Amino acid sequence: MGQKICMNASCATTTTVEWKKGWPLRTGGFADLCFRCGSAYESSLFCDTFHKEQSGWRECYMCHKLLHCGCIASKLMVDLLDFGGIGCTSCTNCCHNSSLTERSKNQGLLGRLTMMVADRQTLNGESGVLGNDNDSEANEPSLFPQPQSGTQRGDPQMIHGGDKRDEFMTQPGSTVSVMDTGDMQEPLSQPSLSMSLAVTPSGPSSFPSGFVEGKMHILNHSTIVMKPSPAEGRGRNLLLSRYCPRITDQELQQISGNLNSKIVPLFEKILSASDAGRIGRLVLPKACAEAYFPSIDQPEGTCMKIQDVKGKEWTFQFRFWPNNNSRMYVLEGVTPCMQSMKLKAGDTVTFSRIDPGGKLVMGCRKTASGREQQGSGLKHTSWSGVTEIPSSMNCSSCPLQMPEEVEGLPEHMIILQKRESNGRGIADDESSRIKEEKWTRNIGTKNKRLLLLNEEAMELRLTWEEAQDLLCPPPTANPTIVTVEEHRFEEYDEPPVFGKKTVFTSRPSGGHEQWAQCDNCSKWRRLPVDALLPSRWTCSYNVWDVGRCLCSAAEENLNELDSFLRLGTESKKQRTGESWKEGTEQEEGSGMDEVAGGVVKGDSSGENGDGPEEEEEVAATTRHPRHRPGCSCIVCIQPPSGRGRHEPGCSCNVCVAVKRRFRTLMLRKRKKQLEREGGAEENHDINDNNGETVGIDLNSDPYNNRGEEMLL
DNA sequence: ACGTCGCATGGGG
DNA sequence: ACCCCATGCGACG
Repeated sequence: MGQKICMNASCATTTTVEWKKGWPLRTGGFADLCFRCGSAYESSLFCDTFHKEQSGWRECYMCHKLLHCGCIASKLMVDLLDFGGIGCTSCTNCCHNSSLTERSKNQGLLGRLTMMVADRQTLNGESGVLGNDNDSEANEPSLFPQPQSGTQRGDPQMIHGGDKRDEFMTQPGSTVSVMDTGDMQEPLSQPSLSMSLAVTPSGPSSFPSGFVEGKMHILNHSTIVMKPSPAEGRGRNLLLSRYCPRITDQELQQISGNLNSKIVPLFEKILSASDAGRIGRLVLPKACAEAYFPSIDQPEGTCMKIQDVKGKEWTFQFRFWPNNNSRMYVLEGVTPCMQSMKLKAGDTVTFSRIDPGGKLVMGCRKTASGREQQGSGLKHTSWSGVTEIPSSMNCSSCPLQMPEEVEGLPEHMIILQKRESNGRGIADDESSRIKEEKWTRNIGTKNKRLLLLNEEAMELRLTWEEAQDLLCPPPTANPTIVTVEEHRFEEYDEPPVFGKKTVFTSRPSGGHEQWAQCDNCSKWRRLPVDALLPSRWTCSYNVWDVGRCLCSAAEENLNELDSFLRLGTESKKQRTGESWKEGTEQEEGSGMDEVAGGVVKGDSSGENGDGPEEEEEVAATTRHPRHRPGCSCIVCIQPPSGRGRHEPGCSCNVCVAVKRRFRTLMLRKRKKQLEREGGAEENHDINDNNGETVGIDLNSDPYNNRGEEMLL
């Protein structure tokens, strides 16, 4: 379709289109929607940026990935994003669930979704919710297939009218009905996150698992009704996001073994101490158990077979305990499986379904601490069986585990080569073991906040080695491999290229996020983990979150980022002022600089992030603040004293510069001596001459004959 | 004494 | 106030 400009102000031009009740088109029917900005229009104006075809809806407007995972979310994702959805595997990869709170504030989202659905059904003349065009996915089951007769659980129940709105809004499996547009203009207190979990129909013969049997029905070609589960409470939103599977398309492809089957991520859970303990009982989130596992009427439950990513099939007892008029679902007999996968408290188990067939498969994701114990200081978690990596890097328990050094970092950014056997960062075996114990103990507590902080603190353990990963070699560079104290370096004649510095964080339930600071407004923006940014980056480049592609857009809640950056009180004060940047010395990536400060020091004291200690740490930096990360002055590029000295005869840039300056000094010294010998008695200190030596100490004593030898 | 089972309790969202 | 769920704990074999 041709160039059509969205009329929404935040999207393209001038007109802010507010949601209006019912939003009927003058010409009849419903408005088309701009899915980029989520607004409705009277006419069929589409954002050229991502609206490929009206019937297509294949490309996520944030990540621009084609959504082919097959789940409802993958097809509805574009719609659901503005509805507060999470589920698409591509989108979770892009952190598209980042602004749920913001989205939830958006008025009329539900109505938009509803109308959009209806509109498209009408347009496509299909009984399914979304028109499925006739391309490669034409053989897929309808997104909302008619439920089989005699669904296992619950009775179909429709909810109509605005009186149920609150209930609907706060509960999953809610009703979406185009008949229910009575008060769409009311702000939604919370979005329904019912689609946060995978919601893919498992096949023509089965009911879509995401929508629990009896919860969702198609009344006619334009009405969807999803019945709220009777016992689901208000904490559901959080619950759902906690258990939302965060798995990428690529990972799914791996787990499916490149067969024709599709992997539908269902949910995941971070193992508690008791889950991973010897009791052998894995407590299942109630909503997930009821949504994705077979219906059980008796506490004894039923026998379930779940295979792991290696194809081994495990048998568990899926049952429940009556508990306060509710149920507590558990998988019993999981100990052998846990041991097989070497899972511990804090690790994450994922449950997915293989389609066709509906077979359940368990995956796992290790905690950062678990991986640290294996010698990595990096913070990322690893997927078992779901990440594409060289097989040589596999470990026994996680056959497809990501290589520690490269996970989460774009390939071309890797400069530092893998350390040799004894080369390690600050996280040596012993400290890692202690940290691991600490981690496990914390997992054992109920204090998730502590747990989270602990994880974040651990994520701070960057070393100067790992900081190398932030450097890009010059595009045409041809490196020379140099080994210094068992570390292999690639040396380049040209200085490194600095891309935009970003910060990686991990969500407590797994998955990674990347943050970057706008060079214009200094606000932090959440980015896909694999995003690569130019050295100068502003909000306008934030194609992944169109709600924050302008500097005027509010900053996200930075709690997790703050924890990660350990921003000092001062920084926070500055940020609450008119401009974070104003009047500070943090022109470029203030937070990152603080991290980098730790990097320079090989900071290993990240566990205690209280204020005074922080300030002390900052004060302990001996370099002048103007020597910022990325600075290529001779002070910044010199090797740390006491270690990492260059070999005699080294011809690297640093050494050449130092030698040159040293020669200059010696020449001047000699010249002065000659002058003195010439008669004029002067007692000038050579340093008073021109201050040349200031700033080039570099561990040397130019007046000592051994200076050069010592230095070089 | 030890392990398992089933339920109860209570912190926390 | 409600309810999920981590885990405590008694009963039982």
